[in-house]
Amino acid sequence: MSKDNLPGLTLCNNAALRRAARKLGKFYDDMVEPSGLKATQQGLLYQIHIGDEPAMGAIAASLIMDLSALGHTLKPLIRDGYVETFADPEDRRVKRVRLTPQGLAKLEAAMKLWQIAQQRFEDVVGRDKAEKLRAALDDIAALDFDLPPATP
Amino acid sequence: MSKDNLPGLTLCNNAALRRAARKLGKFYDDMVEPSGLKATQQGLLYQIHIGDEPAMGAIAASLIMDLSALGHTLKPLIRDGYVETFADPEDRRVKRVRLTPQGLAKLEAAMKLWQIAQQRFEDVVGRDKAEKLRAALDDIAALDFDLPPATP
DNA sequence: CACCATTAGTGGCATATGCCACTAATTCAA
DNA sequence: TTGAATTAGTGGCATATGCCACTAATGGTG
Repeated sequence: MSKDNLPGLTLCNNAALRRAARKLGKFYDDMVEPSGLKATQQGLLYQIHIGDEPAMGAIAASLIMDLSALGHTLKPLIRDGYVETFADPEDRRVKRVRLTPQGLAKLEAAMKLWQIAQQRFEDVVGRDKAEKLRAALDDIAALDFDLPPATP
Repeated sequence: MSKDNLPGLTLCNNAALRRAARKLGKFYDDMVEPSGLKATQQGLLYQIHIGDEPAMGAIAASLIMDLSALGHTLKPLIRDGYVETFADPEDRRVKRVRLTPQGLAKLEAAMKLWQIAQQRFEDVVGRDKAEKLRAALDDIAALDFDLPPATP
């Protein structure tokens, strides 16, 4: 393939996904910013909130993220007093996570901003299209690439 | 909204996008890994390759990424000798980027692996669906959130 | 009960990204 | 031409994520 007439980067599913993620991430970040949280943090607090004092492993699995990455991401939230952890009495290897009252208040503030962002996004792309997009993204998240074509 | 019957995190477009990006990123990373590059680096080298000694700002704009972030991302590639930069003689503020011969060789190796990943992805989700997905992601990347509904 | 394999997290190291303040080079206007 | 405004990058700091090696706590098993 000569250097001319090369396909634009848009051809790579992964590159397209990252690019869109940067764009949308910045949008949600900007919208949620007045709360003092990043969109990722708001999402993480929410995930903790909807769980029943979830274990770190459970959160990581839900978010499809590395356990250690979750640990890192949690640190500023713990430092700022929004989240606290405690060992599961049944299995002391397990560390459970919960919001502090300040964390809950912060989340509620952030969620109000998030809703505006979410609404604006859906206004711009269309509710239906947004829903289809999320479904497609969830499909990707659920994919199993192990044995590509043949699954006997 | 009581803590029960809360919508799953899947409702957030941004969260869904990041989650899918983590998943797909890991897949492409794993596939491209034998080349010694991360999928993001392969994508960046490719972007540089298809450009005509692009300026940093041009690359950042194409990838919709912060200029300083691009600078950071470029460092390991420069350190490893895959990329080199030089001041534009016309405008010495501008720094242009090009692949070194080693960088080109590395890119070619990575592209072979990338193609396998890309092919496998399309085998799993379907070529047509993949194409629609990329189109949707490109739409997002091209969105303008400034004035949400009304654009006189 | 003692030992080994498994499971859950941690810490260190590295890349990915962004923001902000600051510098250098240009452009533009008085 | 000179000084203000703009443009392109850099460096420092902070979060986002991953991998790997290592530790602690469990769960079998003989």
